[in-house]
Amino acid sequence: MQQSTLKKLSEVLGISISTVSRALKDHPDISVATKIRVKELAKTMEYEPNAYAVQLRTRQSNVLGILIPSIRNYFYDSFIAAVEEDARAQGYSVLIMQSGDDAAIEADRLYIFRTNRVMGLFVAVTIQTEDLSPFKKMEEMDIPLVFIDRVPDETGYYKVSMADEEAATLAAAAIIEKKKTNVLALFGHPHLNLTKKREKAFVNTFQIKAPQTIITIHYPEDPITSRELAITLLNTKQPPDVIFCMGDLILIGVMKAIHELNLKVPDDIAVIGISNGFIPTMYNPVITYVETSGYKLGKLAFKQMLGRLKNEPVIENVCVPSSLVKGGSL
Amino acid sequence: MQQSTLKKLSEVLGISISTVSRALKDHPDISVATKIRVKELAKTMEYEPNAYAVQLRTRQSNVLGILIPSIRNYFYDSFIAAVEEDARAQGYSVLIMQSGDDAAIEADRLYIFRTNRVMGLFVAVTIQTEDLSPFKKMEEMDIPLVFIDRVPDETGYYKVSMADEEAATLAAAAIIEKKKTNVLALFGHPHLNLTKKREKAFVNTFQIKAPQTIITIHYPEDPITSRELAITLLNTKQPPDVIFCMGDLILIGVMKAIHELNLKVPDDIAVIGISNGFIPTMYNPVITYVETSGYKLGKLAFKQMLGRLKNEPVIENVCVPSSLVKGGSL
DNA sequence: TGTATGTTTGCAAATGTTTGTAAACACCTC
DNA sequence: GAGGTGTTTACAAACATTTGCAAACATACA
Repeated sequence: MQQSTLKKLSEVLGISISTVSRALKDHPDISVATKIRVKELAKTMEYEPNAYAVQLRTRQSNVLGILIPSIRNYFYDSFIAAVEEDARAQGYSVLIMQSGDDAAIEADRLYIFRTNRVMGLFVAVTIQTEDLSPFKKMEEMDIPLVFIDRVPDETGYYKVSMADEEAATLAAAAIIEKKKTNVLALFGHPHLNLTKKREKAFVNTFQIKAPQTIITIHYPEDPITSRELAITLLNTKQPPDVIFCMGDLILIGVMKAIHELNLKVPDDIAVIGISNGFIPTMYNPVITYVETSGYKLGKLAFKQMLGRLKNEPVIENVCVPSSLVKGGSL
Repeated sequence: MQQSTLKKLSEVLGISISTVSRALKDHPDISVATKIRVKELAKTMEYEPNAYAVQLRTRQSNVLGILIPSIRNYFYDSFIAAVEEDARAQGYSVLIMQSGDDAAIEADRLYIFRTNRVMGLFVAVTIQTEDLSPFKKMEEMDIPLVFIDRVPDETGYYKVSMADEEAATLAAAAIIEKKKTNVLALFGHPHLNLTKKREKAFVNTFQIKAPQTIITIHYPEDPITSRELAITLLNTKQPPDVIFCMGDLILIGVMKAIHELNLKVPDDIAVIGISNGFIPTMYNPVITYVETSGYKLGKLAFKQMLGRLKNEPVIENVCVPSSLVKGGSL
């Protein structure tokens, strides 16, 4: 079936293309009678505007980009869901790409975003990303950027992140309150800004409030290594009395270890994590965690983006607050 | 910064736009000397083609669409990942939309896909979807459709699904092999084709191979109801000796119930599920499950799509085989 | 010199839409 | 009836690209 176009409508009605165009968008210049005729025909002929022609003419694509390491991630998928919701409500479409945590792929994806003339871009950088010049280029081309979650250090960019220090501090405070003395703290990839911030805040809190606490730090990145690590360390003479897990994947590994060793939570070993909340509720007792919601992050990031798109003044650095959700594991 | 265009390049070099265009795509008509000059300038001026102008001219958008109920789903996110990988490798971009399991939103998204002139569309229909005319319209507009996972009954459409009957049969056979006599079978939404097929195959297998088995069927849809259901039914005088869970969410609820009741898997109660494999490995012992891989489904679906895009003969109905992955829960 | 052949390049139309400007027309006023 | 005002519509250019066709030019051959 052939697509309807303004031209075809205009030929059928015997009026000019521009009149049809204006009639369809309720331009005050067009008489009511013509508007009705045009709209009726548009309906019966199933006219649907060609987004490409529109963008070519108006230079407005109404497409926003999202560039994340991987969709297969409990955090980013709720982030995407949130952005998609709001974007759609405002008439934007969302183009999603994955960098696979590879800086080269990331740069390549930026190219695609550019040729597709996205009007704005959300980015969670890869683990490798050090050179920010590809991103600078985007800004120079007037494509507003909003970094999310994994944000770079450099100033001059707009960032929305979880309150990383706050989250780690909350977790540490909760541990201290329970008078634990031997903490096993498992963080994610040590290269990430987010990890550094959390670790620093975590350790700091102990130094201030409970300096005598023993803290052992490791950086497993998946359930497998965290499970092995937990098994080994729980089997020492002075095993930890609490394990802090920076993310869901780590938590999963730790919980497997705990089950295998037949330890009781929280009596034999206490557990606390940072999570969006889905995985912690799978366990019994429910794991106590500091909430970091990808959904809330998405909502806030979109707000920032909208501000930038409208050229309103926007604060460069904003955070989604975190809160402690008490389960029964601590 | 202003975008480079063919026109700007041509003005700098003093040659025509068409020559620049042809030079950049290595057209044999253009001399090697010119090609080099053009390509060098294109590089220094950071020329990047305008995808919208290209598509307007060529009517080729190189964008594929994915329409699923929700991204926040362990199955669909690996599906997306698989399609994205292959699509990118073939030079396609992927536009992802969510229907939120609402038929009205679904229809609206189809409209957006049309105005954005996607070249092909993957769809997992909503729970509500009954009227297929919006999809028929897509096909009439020469936008090839590939239904995935949740596929409609009607013939005349291209479908890629998990081998639903096979999966349920495998699970049933595994249960029978273990000589279980009282089965609690928990399925998902009873309206879905997929559910019907699985249930039918499941029940059939018992009727043929072990007709004396007691089978109790329920349709919880989330962890909460499945947990409650499991608690209630496990507390009866004749509790089941095995629970079959059609999906991850159901499994999660059931496992919570089992933990709360302090039952031992598999001695007190056996468990078997259908899953892509992530959730089952979180437990100890690992849950035995029939694998349904969103990833494999994505790979196969893309193959189908490519065939349709190239107008090659394509089989209307294909399935991803499933296999039993033995854990220690049965 | 004229014609044929081959290489390289430019012209112009076309894609579907938006929008500034002009035109056509009716009506009113002086 | 000339000039002004207001309403409605049409014309044409522009957006960036692709592509069929023609033009320009050189070379070779008769």
